[in-house]
Amino acid sequence: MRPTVHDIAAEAGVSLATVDRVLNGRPGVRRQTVERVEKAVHRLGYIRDLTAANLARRRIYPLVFIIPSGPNSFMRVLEAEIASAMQRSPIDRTSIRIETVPPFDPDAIVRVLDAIDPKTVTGVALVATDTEEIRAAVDRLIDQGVQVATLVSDLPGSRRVHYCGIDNIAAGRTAGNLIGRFCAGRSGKVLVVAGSLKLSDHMDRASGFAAVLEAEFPDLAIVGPVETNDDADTVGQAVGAALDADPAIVAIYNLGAGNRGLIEGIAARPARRLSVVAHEVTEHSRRALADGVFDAIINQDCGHEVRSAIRVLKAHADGLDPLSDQERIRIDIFLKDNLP
Amino acid sequence: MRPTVHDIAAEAGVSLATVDRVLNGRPGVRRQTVERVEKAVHRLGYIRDLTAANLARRRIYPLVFIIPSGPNSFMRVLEAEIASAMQRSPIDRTSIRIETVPPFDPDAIVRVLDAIDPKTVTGVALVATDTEEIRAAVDRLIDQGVQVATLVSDLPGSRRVHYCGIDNIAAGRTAGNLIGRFCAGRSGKVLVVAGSLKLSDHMDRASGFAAVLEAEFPDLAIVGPVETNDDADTVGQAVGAALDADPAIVAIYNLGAGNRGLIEGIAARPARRLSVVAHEVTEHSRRALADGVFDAIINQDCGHEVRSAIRVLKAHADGLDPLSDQERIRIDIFLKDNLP
DNA sequence: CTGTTAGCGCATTCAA
DNA sequence: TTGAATGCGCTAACAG
Repeated sequence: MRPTVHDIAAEAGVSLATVDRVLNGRPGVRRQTVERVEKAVHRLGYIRDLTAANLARRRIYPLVFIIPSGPNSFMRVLEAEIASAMQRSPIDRTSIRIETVPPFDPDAIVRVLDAIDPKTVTGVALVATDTEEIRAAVDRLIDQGVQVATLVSDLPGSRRVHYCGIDNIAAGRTAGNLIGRFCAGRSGKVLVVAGSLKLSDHMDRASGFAAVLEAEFPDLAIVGPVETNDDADTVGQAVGAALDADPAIVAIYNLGAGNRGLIEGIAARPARRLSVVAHEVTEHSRRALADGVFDAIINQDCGHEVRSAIRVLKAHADGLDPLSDQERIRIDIFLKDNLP
Repeated sequence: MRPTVHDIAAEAGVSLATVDRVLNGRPGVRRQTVERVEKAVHRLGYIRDLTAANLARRRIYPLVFIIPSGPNSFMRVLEAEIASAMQRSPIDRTSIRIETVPPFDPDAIVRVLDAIDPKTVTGVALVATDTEEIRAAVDRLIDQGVQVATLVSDLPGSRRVHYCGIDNIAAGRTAGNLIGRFCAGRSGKVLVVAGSLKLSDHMDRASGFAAVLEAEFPDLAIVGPVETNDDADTVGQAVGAALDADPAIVAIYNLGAGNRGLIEGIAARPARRLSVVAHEVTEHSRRALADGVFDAIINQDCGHEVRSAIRVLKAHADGLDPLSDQERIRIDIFLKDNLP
């Protein structure tokens, strides 16, 4: 039988209340007594039962997710995953609120962040652009004891407790490697399309991609990155224009959103033989992969990201550290054959 | 506030004990009363608190994992993941036992299966060869109320409650697609190496691979599969012999274990330009990928598989159904750039 | 067939 | 600075 607080109390010769005080680091216990209890804990190998503790204190974890509004398919899938996690709230003892903010509007995020009451929320997960004001607002929350995790795109330099997302430099490198191999000796140019270079994930992908191409596939030169604000129509126009202007383009890497536009741009020029790699499995990209319009999709599992964010935020709130292995988000490569 | 058993008792005008009886489907309650309670449950939207229930009944979940002994790296990694899950036993309320059995020995597995006491174990996860005797032993356990899940390789036709592993036909197809693209127009032969065609996962991979090559890459012909019993030295010899005998071989797909032998066989013939795809990230394969000896590794995340098996077994024991999305094991493709 | 009562392991008043 | 007593939501004897 695992030792309980009763065993510790007996071993240390004190009452339950005192044991509880030292276990939870509350004041009002003599140095001596604290040590006696700690010795007993150590000797008996006591591990507290979190579920019993949470039952006794009727604990729930109020969490808020901040994500961009707008038509970006990936973000809508993310939102659906959060909604699905909300359904499990009674089981997880969470209480989740979603706040959507206009995309690419740092001030809006800061406003939401500043409106959060540290007394009533234990954790926040947000997808944010990499700006100084947001970084500051995040650190402010941290100072107030709120756990903050970044989602999808990191906020380097901030004091967020965790980043729930992929290594985007590695993702860019992976794309470079795929495109290099798929082009297999053809020489020419690769068009790189990005959403916003203010997003740290997009920046990272672009640089990883460029590094691999330069080092390993010198016959492929990069055109771009062109910035599209993740708008599908803009992507379509940019791709069309680039393709028409430059017959040497043999491949396209879309490291941002707007795959619908990309697909349309390519479809309008059926004579071009292109290797295409894009990000995120959505309705459009999935079809493009199946149809052979895309050669590969690089993906992050946003269901995993959301579940991971919840676990990590809860763990930090309890002063535990999460299982690093389980919380690592993989860089998925999907061909049409291994699509889930 | 969420309704509790007290609320239901009040609403239905009965005592706690009666509520408990109907909630847990125990006998000794009148039809009428059962219905009254069920109505109350429905009307109040009662959801029982599993953690409180498990606390009250001091429930733990005794689980046993059956895996092959021997030097197979993948299986040793799997064992390490189980060991790591055992460390979390106090938190998960599990009690895990590992049984290792000689590889490719169905009788040994059947003996372990038959020795399991349904009174003291709630769930079993096993990696098994696809044989009739094992299927029967599994079904026998199921009949005794033990939850059984297959791990890594499935047991089609059995009544196991869940398969924790990848779709191996799709994995084989994926390998075919990768090799086809990596060979990029070169024509020639592809050597296929397998462990045992009695393993359903190996069979499935072989057939998926063949299907894609035939349909999409008609310039590539298959040599094999050669069977190696997953022994590294056998793999090395088989690969060496095949390579020496047939200069037309331009690629190798090792769908089983023994990557060390494969690496040695290739290293001994540095003049050959080969595209190589293998399975499972282990110490050896990881290095081979980094060194450019392998072009890609197809992987299943065995940490995920083990955690999933535990969740699924527990959920079934509680009569819940697990979150299908979270329990799906992905077919990971790793290039050297996205290795975790 | 149904109800009363005493816990499970822990937290938290309220007194002392 | 410490302890006794009560309850979290649920289960399980034991009576009736």
